[in-house]
Amino acid sequence: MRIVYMGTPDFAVAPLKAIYEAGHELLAVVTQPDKPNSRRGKEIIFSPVKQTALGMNLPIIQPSKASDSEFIAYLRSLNADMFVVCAYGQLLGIEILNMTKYGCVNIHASLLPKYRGAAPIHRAIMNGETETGVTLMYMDKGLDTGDMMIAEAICIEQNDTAGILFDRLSIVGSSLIIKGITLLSEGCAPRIPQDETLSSYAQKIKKNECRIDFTEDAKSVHDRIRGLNPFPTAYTTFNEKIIKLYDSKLLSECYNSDAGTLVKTVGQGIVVACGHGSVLIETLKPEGKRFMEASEFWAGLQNKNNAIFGK
RNA sequence: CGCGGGGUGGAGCAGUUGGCAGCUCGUCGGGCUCAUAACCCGGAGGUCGCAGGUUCGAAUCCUGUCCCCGCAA
Repeated sequence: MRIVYMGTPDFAVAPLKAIYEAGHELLAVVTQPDKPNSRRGKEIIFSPVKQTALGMNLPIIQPSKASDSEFIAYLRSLNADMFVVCAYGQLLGIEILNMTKYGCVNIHASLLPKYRGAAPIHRAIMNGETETGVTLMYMDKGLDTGDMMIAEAICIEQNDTAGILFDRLSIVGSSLIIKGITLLSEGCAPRIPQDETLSSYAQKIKKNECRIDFTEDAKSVHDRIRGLNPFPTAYTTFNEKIIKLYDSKLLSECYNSDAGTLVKTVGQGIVVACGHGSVLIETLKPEGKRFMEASEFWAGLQNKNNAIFGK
């Protein structure tokens, strides 16, 4: 197969490698433009997919807009059999979707038609789902609305974080795309329309959703923290400063203290009272400080008797 | 030159009218206890990021420099 691969973040790296190692002809890799890396200004960050493609000596294209006519002309000139898209980060126009014999196949990190959109993995965990997966689909002009080819489910464990699921689903996606390419080339790939009545959207995570509300029950707090780990990261405030919360464990004990109270330290963590139940916060990062274990943060508290998160 | 926070015993923090460097945790020794990550007593451990300056005297004031981090993109 003559393939053009489009992807950007870490999640899209494993599938690219799988296609490469399966011996398919990768004509080019399309990824988001380089971005300057924060404070120091000058440093430039390459997307994970670009770094991988560089290692493979593949042609790389980084259009600022996928609707750019020169870009579209270039794609056409490659004369590819199909496009594989995985978390590319830009919408593709109808002209690109219909350009090749086999069309555009997308690797999506959810069991469609549920969790269409930008943040399927985060949302699945934040909503307390116990199962998710990867779906291979034929892209159409809608957002993750195309017909499905094949899918594979995995379980979400009690303490799985978005980061852990990203890794696992990325591997699932890799094997699915290889399977899918084979099915397509053999002309026996399934095509199943999505049931619109079962569909749901996983909107991009907004900043205010990352703030932990300790008046919620412990399960919700825990799901939110692990769903946002390691990015974009849950946070709370303490003495007007932001504190990022990375890991938590669900505890069954209830305390009379106000929601958000730092009850005590247990092992490496701090027990924090919630609206119902409590959670053990294990690692965190105060504003301007380094990543640390919660017990270290506790050691530095001046007033341990009146410490409450969220104020 | 986008905005901002921080570098103090092993860890996390406090410490501006400049004047013998403190707290919590850990660690070591001892004690109490049926027992304990609980409690009590005692000890070790710091060139206060680095360089220079002001001063009788600097963690603290001034200048320069390195490193870490948050926000905004």
